[in-house]
Amino acid sequence: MFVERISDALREAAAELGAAGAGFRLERPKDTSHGDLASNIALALASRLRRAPRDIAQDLKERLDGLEGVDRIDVAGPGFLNFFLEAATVGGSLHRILAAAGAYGRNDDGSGRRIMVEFVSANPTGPLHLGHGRQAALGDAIASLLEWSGWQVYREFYFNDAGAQIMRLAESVRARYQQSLGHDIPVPENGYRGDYVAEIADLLRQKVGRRYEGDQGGAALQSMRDFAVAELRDEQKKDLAAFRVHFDEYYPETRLYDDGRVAATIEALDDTGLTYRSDGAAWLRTSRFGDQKDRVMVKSDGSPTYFLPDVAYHMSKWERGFHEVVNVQGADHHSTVDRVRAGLQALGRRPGYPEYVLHQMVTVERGGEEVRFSKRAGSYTTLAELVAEVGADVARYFFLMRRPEAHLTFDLDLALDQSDRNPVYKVQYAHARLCRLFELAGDQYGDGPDVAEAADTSLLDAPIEREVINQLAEFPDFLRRAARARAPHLVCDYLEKTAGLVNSWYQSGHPTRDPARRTLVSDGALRAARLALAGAARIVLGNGLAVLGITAPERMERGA
RNA sequence: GUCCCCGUAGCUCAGAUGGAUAGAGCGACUGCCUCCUAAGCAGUAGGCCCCAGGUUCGAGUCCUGGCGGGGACGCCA
Repeated sequence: MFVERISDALREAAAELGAAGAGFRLERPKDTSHGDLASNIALALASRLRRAPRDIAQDLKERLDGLEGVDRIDVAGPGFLNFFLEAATVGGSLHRILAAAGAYGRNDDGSGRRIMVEFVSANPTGPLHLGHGRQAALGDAIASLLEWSGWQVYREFYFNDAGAQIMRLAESVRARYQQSLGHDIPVPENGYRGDYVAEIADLLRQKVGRRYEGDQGGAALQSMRDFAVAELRDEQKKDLAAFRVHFDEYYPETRLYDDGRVAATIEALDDTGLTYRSDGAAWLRTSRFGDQKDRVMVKSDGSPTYFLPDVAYHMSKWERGFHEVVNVQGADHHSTVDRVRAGLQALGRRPGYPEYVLHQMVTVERGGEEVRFSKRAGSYTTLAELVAEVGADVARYFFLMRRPEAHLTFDLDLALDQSDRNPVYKVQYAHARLCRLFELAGDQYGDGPDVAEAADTSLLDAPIEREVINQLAEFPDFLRRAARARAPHLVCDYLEKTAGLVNSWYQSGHPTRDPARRTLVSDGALRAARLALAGAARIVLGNGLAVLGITAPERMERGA
């Protein structure tokens, strides 16, 4: 590929000047007047060679002159090297894209290694909320980016199916159950008060009738707990399915106790000699590993803190062969990061294991006002309600289009808007109109896909065409960067920019602008070349949307 | 009090290892459909990149100290 060729040539030329192994960039400049590619290499070498950047640039330019596929090289600004490529070189990108098709954009960073992405991990105490939604979209997109980068990805959902929160849920269901049978039993303080609790109580009553009436015994409470947990997990799975998110495994906390992992973890930690007893509790010297203070593992009442199963859980990830793990969590969990890593370091795992992507909270606005409440959940808006209202495509895109660590304001008015203001539709629409070109090319001229593949792309010499092609050629680089940074929003940015350029290109052939520039002209060679561009752009937009888990429609039907 | 994140156009936000005149969408304003879907395009206006120092040939980006907003600092999960 020509980018590598130029990059290699620059590296060689730098070595000849006595600066081997220098770091530099070769990228597409923002301003098209700066050529198809530009490098800062002369600037980067200036201090090392103790020469003026422009002087070095001139020297490099002379060494690189005559490079195949390059039309000319300019020295510009403070010492940039601007490369202007021959039209055939630029157009060549299109053939590579058309040939790779659905695989265009993939790389082999992971070279088949295993990696786990843990996300959502909601406790079964209520319906999923918008924070979970953001996490579902983020985790799934990060997982997908990693797959596109050659990793073997495992998606896991961890949930706490025991413990105090779950007992509060069980007690809340019990109260509603007894209430439905006419008993005046109040929902406990700190209990769950959403309508869904009463719904579960109703389902329970349909199933068991009055069997637990007045029964305050532990056995009844246990079975009510199990029933409620099963119901809520079921609901969460349905909500995730509607959001098109699927997991390889749902891992329950109780499994860690049942198979002895928690007990084994206590033993293993004791063996390190880093534990001690104080005030009746068992502590671990996590402060040795960068935690702010030591942490309690086992409380004075003999029960473990959350910390212990968490360490046990991550050891299980390691032992299951996941030596690379990305945990997607809300920023409110950030205090647990240091302590879990410290616990794992005590057991010999490397610092920085596992990796975390922490995201900020989500708020919803309608008409400029914050929307807070949900009928079913009582105190928050649920993911299911949002998806029902705006659809999975829009919801996913909106959750992904901001950096995880930035606060997200979900604008419902914008999400529901079926116009150019809505970035999702802008991207999908660009894809759909490209598909339409192929449909019409077939109808009107009998052109098949092979026409684009055989096209002479050097005919594409308009500035806008060159710009679109260079943008398409950058796609694999963007995906790689987004995967490495665990940053799906970079893909959104890329897609919006690409869609804008594609639309701009498309409109340049509008009848009132320049009919000669339309795609479906009678000149067969020209039409083929333009279809090659359209086909490549369709592939890029389609693949980009696929990475994000968003559909790429071949046709946009305007809603009522 | 300690730690983490954020602070860029009226609004919501991008700005990869420091590089050319700081970008996009929305909102505002002006244009563009007898002909490939106007869910679009072309253009105009709008900036002390929170402040102050520092490093550098060069800082929105790195360092220090402030200010403002959010979050976390439990033998809670």
